[in-house]
Amino acid sequence: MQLTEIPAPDFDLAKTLDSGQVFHWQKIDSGFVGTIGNQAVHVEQRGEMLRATVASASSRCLEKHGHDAHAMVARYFALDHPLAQICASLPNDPAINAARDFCRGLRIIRQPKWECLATFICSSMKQVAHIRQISRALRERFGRTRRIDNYVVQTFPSARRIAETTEKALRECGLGYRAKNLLATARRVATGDVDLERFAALSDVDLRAKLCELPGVGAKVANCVMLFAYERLRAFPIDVWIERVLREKYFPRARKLNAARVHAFTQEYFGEHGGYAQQYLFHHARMSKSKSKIQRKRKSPQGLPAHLSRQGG
DNA sequence: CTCCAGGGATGAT
DNA sequence: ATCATCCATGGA
Repeated sequence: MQLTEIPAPDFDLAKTLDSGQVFHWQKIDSGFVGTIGNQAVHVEQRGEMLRATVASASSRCLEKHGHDAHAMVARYFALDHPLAQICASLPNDPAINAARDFCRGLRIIRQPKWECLATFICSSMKQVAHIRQISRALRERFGRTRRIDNYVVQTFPSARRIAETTEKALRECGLGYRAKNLLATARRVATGDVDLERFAALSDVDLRAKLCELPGVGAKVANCVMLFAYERLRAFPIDVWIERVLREKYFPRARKLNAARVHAFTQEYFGEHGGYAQQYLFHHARMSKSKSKIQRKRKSPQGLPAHLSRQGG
């Protein structure tokens, strides 16, 4: 058990953990508990300081990976990212400026590769709350229990562990049709057919292509994994939220968006840290929508004005 | 109750 | 190459 204090300027822990890039951290009194790899972590932010408690199964486990608790936590939360420079490198336009201001201190963290891949395979056509629920179900059923301070957390199950389950068992975790994809991909990773660590040496284009060979992985999931687990800060995942933003803010006159054209635009316009731009636009759009669902324009049936189309009342 | 979600695979144009 | 459809689930 190690308790460390880590300087963390330009960092907002809560915003980072609630931005839809990672799904398992649990909010507790003035902090969060979760896991980094196989180690349980209790972390809380006090101003520009991070206070973290790390527990591992064996004390050698930390040294074995060449990390003490301090370095491991700092690396996970990407405290070494030059956030001021990154923000300054983003385009100067109204949408980005508003999102950047709203997301101050939000960092793109470095997640374990398999955990990130598996979680995003489960993310298709699911709301963030659902993904959190699936992640928790997989951990509770197949993960390993760890205790940290007076809390209990579960590690994310390895590919090998998932590979030896059944589609039925995965469906019982709420995965629906995604169960088959997760199982198939887990098997390919578990057998060594694909080596996610080795993928780190590939170029962006080759990495994306290799990830897209896996069942349940298309361009969007591949880009999420590249951004959140492979440190590819150019990767620009386009989901329904981002597509909405792009359509409204950057292609207001387009009839239909061509995927290849949009991809080319995002790479060139948002630049080498486009993934940060994407995450800021995503989080800002998602947060500002959930608050202002009042007075949202709704199309009324048969073209009737909204106030005349209500049934009953 | 209905709506919709950090999509992907498949088959028809 | 684009487009429509299906796939399961549960929070809002």
